[in-house]
Amino acid sequence: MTEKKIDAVTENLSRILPILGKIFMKGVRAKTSYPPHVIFVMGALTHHGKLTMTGIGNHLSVPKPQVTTLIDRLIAEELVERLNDEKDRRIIYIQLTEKGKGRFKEIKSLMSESMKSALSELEEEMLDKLLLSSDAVCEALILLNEKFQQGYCHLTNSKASE
Amino acid sequence: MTEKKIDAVTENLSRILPILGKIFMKGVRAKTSYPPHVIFVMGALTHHGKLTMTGIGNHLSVPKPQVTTLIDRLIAEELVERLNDEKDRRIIYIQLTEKGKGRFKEIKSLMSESMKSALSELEEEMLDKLLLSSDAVCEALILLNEKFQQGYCHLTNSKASE
DNA sequence: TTAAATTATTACAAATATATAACTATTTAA
DNA sequence: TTAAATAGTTATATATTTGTAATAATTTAA
Repeated sequence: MTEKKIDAVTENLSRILPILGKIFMKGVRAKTSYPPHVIFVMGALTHHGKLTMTGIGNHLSVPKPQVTTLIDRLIAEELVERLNDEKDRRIIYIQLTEKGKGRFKEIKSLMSESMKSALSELEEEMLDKLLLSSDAVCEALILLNEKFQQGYCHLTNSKASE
Repeated sequence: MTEKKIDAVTENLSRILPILGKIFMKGVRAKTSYPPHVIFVMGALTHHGKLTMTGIGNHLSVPKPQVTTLIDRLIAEELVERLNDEKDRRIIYIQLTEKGKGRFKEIKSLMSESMKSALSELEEEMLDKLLLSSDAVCEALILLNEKFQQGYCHLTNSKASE
């Protein structure tokens, strides 16, 4: 029984993913020059305040060397900054600068615009339904993501947690 | 009012996307050697039966030359086949072979397994809620995607539809 | 205090994705 | 029938992402 539900959820989520990816990436590519991961890092930092390099890698499932690359780019544009941990000097926290927060807001509103043209064609009832359901999916996935925080599998450098 | 709803939906969807991407791509990468687009093409073909090259590009928002590359790969593995249109000899339909259908089923069950380990930690109630809500989101996005079928923006070769 | 583990970086190589331009074959329309 | 438009391909350059290995600095544990 639970088995079947899981299959059904998988089916739904696997249909949602490419469509969502398409809609967003299209908006992002059309209106900014940032690659997806850069946007996602900024999103993660917005929600978590600050994250370690390893934490960012875990959140996005990106190998650590790639995290360094992404952050280097964001640093160069002064969108994030590094903070040292007082207790453990190996750890570096990353957080958005004011400029970064502003930029991310802009990006989000660009995406909203991009969505608007599509969503505005939905009937009000459908939009309401989508709001409620996307809310529920979002909540469940965030919960899931926490349970699923297993680092990045293929990477020797950041082994699968435990 | 509708404005605010759209912002909220955008916010939700933009949080859903990276988490979903992470969970899926992790499962896919860990268990198959197919890149995301290959999986998505197979998914689109599963749902639509057959699609033209241009249609595939539109569905996934991938430039045409990249569609050719993806299909070449799938052809080489005998997972899809080309069909000529009788009426218009420029058009080539792509559809899954039996082998391709079988392979995609395998992939989906691998993804289900990957999801299972995560989902099984959710409480039954949460799972039910996720099933219903993912269903609704899926339905809305599919509808949205049809309205949003505007080809691939940055490409001169496959201009913005109409 | 030495060995092991952890955090982040550097350095590559390879795979995948994006962006353009030019081209063939075919159909549509003036 | 010629010109314009469409479907798909080829070719090429660049950007992004992934996969490994090795390294330095620091902390933890034996």
